[in-house]
This record gives sequence, structure tokens and C-alpha cells, in this order.
Amino acid sequence: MPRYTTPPNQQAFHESVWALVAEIPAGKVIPYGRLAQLAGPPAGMDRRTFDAFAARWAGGAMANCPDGLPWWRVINAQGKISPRESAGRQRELLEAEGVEFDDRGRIDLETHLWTG
DNA sequence: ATTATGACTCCCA
DNA sequence: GTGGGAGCCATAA
Repeated sequence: MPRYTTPPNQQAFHESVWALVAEIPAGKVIPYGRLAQLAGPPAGMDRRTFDAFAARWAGGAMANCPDGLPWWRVINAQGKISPRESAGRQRELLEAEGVEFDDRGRIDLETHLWTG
């Protein structure tokens, strides 16, 4: 995996992401990439670079997610929970909100996608 | 100054 | 459907 950068003005980007996460209603989910698109690129950044790294930057924002935000409603573009220690807890929280998983752990985005 | 590092996504065999 | 590579330069230690 190639190296990647954290976004310029990382703090501001993270805060934009967090503000969006706070608006996701219960029972809905959004992929990292879409979340980053809604947050928008940092000022002065070219779209090519942004598109290449936006999803991982959104992931970086979630890694530093403040308490009180519904972090569990953010998933990957395949409709699955990104592997990590708290993945099991994330699934439990989503299921408690009525989000359904198929037999391979995927969420139906047609039903549960939050478009903003 | 140098090095390791990350909640990802797309495209093509 | 699966698996691997590319994307490209900020921060912290």
C-alpha cells in the first residue's frame, strides 16, 4: 500500500467530517468516501489528490472521533464494517437501530444509505 | 533530517 | 466473486 498523507489543515477537515456524522439519523449509514465528498476538499487542494485520499482521510477523522457522535453509522463503500477492534460493537449498535446485515455482513445501501 | 503510519476506494486480472 | 496494486507528500516520534 502506498504512502498517503494526512490532509492539509487536518483539524478543520476532521471537524467538517464530525459535523456531518452528527447529522446522520438512526438507522442510516454512509460510506467514508461519500462522507468525505460531503465535507469537501480542503481549500486549495486539487480534486485528483482529494479523490485519491478522501476516503482514508474520512477514516482518519473517525479514528479521532469525539465522544457523543454516532461513529458507528460510518461504514465502507462495500456496505460493510471496516475491520478493527470495535467492529463487533459497531454491528451491535447498528442492529439495535434496525439496520439489517446479509449473510456476508453487508448492509443494503439502497435501504439504509444516508445521502445527506 | 528520516521513518512509520493510517476506520479506504477504484480498477483490472 | 476474489485478490492485488495504485493513489502521492502531512504529522508525529
